[in-house]
Amino acid sequence: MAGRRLIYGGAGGVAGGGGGGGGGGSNMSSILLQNHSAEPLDSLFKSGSAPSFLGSRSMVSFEDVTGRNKLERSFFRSYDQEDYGDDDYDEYFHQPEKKRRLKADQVQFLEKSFEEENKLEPERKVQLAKDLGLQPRQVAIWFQNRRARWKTKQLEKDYDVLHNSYKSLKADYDNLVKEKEKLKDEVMTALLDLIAFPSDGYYAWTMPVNGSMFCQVLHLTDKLLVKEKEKGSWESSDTEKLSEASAQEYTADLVSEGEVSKNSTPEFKQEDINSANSDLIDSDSPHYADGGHSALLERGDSSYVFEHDQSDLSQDEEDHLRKCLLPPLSYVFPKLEDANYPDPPANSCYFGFSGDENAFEFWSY
DNA sequence: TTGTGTTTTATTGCCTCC
DNA sequence: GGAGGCAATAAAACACAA
Repeated sequence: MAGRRLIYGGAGGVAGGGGGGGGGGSNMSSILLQNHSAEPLDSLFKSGSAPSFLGSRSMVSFEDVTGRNKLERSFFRSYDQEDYGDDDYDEYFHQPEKKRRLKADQVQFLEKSFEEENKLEPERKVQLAKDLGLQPRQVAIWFQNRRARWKTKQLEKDYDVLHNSYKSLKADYDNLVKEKEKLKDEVMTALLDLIAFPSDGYYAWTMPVNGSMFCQVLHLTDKLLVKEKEKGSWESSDTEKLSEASAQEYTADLVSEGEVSKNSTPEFKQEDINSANSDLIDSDSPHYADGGHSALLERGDSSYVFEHDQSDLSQDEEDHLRKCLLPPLSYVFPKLEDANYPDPPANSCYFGFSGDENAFEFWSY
């Protein structure tokens, strides 16, 4: 640093305060205290040779080695000698000096000035110091500290604003999640109703769906197949095997990824599936015929690819879903050429994507 | 009265600007 | 290189509960 030096004022020397500041300030102070006896300073204050020091109450003064700001660096307060009796005055300067707080009216004046402009031009600083009976440096320090306090307050305000904004957004998000779950439940309930009470009529509706829900729908399809089997609607041992196996695989794949894939169930050939399902599940709805837009694309090996654009699942999760869904899919969606369009038999159903790739459809006949 | 936490005043070192 | 601002810090002054 460019040579600010501490000289402790007051008889007896050690003022006890004035801050240590960062770094070597304290060391510097102690060295200077060793080098400056109190007496010369004391005589200096009393001699009147340094008028600006007379009557001041500050515990420290600055001697600038570079000669910079000699007066301003003096922290001596402008208390007049006449404020004190001779004894008081003598006693005053023979006491260890203490840090003094500004008077309330001084602070008020400074606050007012700060409100007008929080930066301090040299002229204003000198004027304020004059008006308040303070050293310009004290005014400068007060403004500096005041700016620091203002900045802290401002940061707190900014934090509050951001925090409130965050809370509001989070509440919105939570509401949306709840709403989504509610809608999902409603859809699933409606699906269950349809499955439990199939109508003679012709039902169709469209709903947005993601991979997870699709998985649930297929699970329900399995349930439906089991139900139908119990009702004796179909007796095929192949389909019985199929239903049990698909249900098992559905469960197993949810637990252990990769153990079951489309290739791990070679005993279920598409031909078997088609013949077994033809009575119950009809794939020949108009939507199934919509091969170009369908998200379910038949592959050469008679399995099907599940595609959709909008999903809240990660790629891994989707891959897993594909694996777990393939066996059930293969019998839910029999081959196109087996279609019996446009008059599907009663009690059959269809799941799939329509031309709108974001909508999944369930059809019940 | 005393311990403890907060506020205020002041110092120091670093940085930027001119 | 000087002047001034700022962040970090010290320490006195103050507030307040136990």
